[in-house]
Amino acid sequence: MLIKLQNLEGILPVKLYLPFDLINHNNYTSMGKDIPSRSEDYSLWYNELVKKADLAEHSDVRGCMVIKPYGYSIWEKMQQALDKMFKDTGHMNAYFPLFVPKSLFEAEEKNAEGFAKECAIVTHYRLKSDPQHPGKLMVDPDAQLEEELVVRPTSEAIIWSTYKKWVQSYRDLPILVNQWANVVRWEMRTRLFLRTAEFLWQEGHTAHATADEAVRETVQMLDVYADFAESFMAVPVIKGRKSEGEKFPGAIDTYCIEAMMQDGKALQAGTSHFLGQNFAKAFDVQFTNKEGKLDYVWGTSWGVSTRLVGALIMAHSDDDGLVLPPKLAPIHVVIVPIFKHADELAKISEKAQEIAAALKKLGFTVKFDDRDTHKPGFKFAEWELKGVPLRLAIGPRDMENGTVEVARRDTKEKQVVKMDEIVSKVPVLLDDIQDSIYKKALEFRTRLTTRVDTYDDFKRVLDEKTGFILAHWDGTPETEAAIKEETKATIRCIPLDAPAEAGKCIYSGKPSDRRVLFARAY
RNA sequence: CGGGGUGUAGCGCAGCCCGGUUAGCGCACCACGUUAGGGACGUGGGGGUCGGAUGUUCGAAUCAUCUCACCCCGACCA
Repeated sequence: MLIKLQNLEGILPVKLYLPFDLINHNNYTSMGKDIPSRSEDYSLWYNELVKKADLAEHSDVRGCMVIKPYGYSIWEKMQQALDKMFKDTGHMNAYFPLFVPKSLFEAEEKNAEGFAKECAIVTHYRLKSDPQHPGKLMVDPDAQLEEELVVRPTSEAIIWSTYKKWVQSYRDLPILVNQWANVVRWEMRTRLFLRTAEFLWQEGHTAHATADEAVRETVQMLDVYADFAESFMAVPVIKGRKSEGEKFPGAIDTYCIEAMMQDGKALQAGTSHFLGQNFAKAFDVQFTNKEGKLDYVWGTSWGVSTRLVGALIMAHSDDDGLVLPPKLAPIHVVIVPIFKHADELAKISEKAQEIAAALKKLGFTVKFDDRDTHKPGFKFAEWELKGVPLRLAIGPRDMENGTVEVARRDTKEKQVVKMDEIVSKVPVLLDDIQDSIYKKALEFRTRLTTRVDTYDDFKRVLDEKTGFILAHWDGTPETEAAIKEETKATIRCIPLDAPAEAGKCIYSGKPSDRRVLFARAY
């Protein structure tokens, strides 16, 4: 396997190739090892990993992705955990239409304008056979819709137009609804999981009688997301508020969680919006309050998407493949038997099944890989590639000594454990893995977070060290835009926990009262 | 949507510039045998409308035009 380096722009119309083993691997012909080293080319590494670990692939449909079973099962794990957290905070699931009539879509002007450039639109509802090309179909010109239907890029419009019918009085509030759905955004450039034309997500849409309650909901859901990211994904996040320039079109305030990937770039992992009365006004959702007066409803919306799967991959994986946090791993433990003959396998099997059954009873997902078509070494590598947190190997030697070899994915440490102790050992190890990959990611982020006070330092850190930068900003969109233009770094958020601190804007020198978080982002 | 590039077997690619037997190679796949505690080896075998359409030509993977898709760099974004 060779890795493809960048074209020498404008010099030669050729590609340069470098044998992979010159970089850091010996056995470059076998499966798995042909993942490029992260340091070489992060995005190439990411793409290869997604494919090799059997998570997803590009679809033949423009900009879309096929999520393969193993990749989807990670998303399912996320769904289950999130869904429980939503229910625990009083929400219920519902489902709204995929199509949004254009007139509804354009009702909230800022929202419509913000998404206008990336909408798929249904204009016809019928095909017919093409007289010019036998056997082919054409769009029936007689079947043009009177009003075009926008395929939802987000569901505020269709949902708020429905809420209008649901709300009369403060007694009808709050509405606390979540929807698991697909949405379409006709992005110019797509990347597996991180940005695809169609993606899966969850979007919560709530309606409240007071601004205060809506703000509390917005912040509560941000906390839910942060909690999920940190305790399930083992990815530390920074909670913050978006600047004017970066906030959701149609929102008063956008809150977000920002995570750092292993190349030092930021990834927005979730957003929670305080919509004020913008959508209520656009869709005329009024209610009679306790004082008997008519008022507009206050709204929030919040969402996370399959992008989280991308975040998970980029936050923890190494050159041997995925590293999955136990709480989201589709398979917790894989048992690999080592055997020469069928009768040997039979003996090991018996023991392995016993251990597997005991672990399953504790709620773990266990895979017993008794394929006789692959050698143990192959299986080790394959399950590591897929990020299974723990691997147990049982061979003749273990059968003789009454032991099991257990290997953890994150550190690749192996230890030999007594067979009757392994079942109690597994939960301890899984907890430790969950914990230590979080700590590792947190240490990495801390190391790559820099406070800077001058624009020169800002640019130097951005180019040489990368990562997050905490710096003073004068609060103006002009400065934000200028910095983005010159450095490609954006204000990821104004951290919620940023302490008040007098300083000068690194760009304009004007006074600032707190540091904000800058980074280059996905 | 602008600039650059690529589409040839499941994957990765060579062949194209300079048109000419039956389109190759590595991995993967299948069969048999030997192997098995970190990605096994040998022998044999199967698999292709060369992204699609149109054109030029006696003849097109190769040349031309159009088109679709993907990748990289911008702009846009969860």
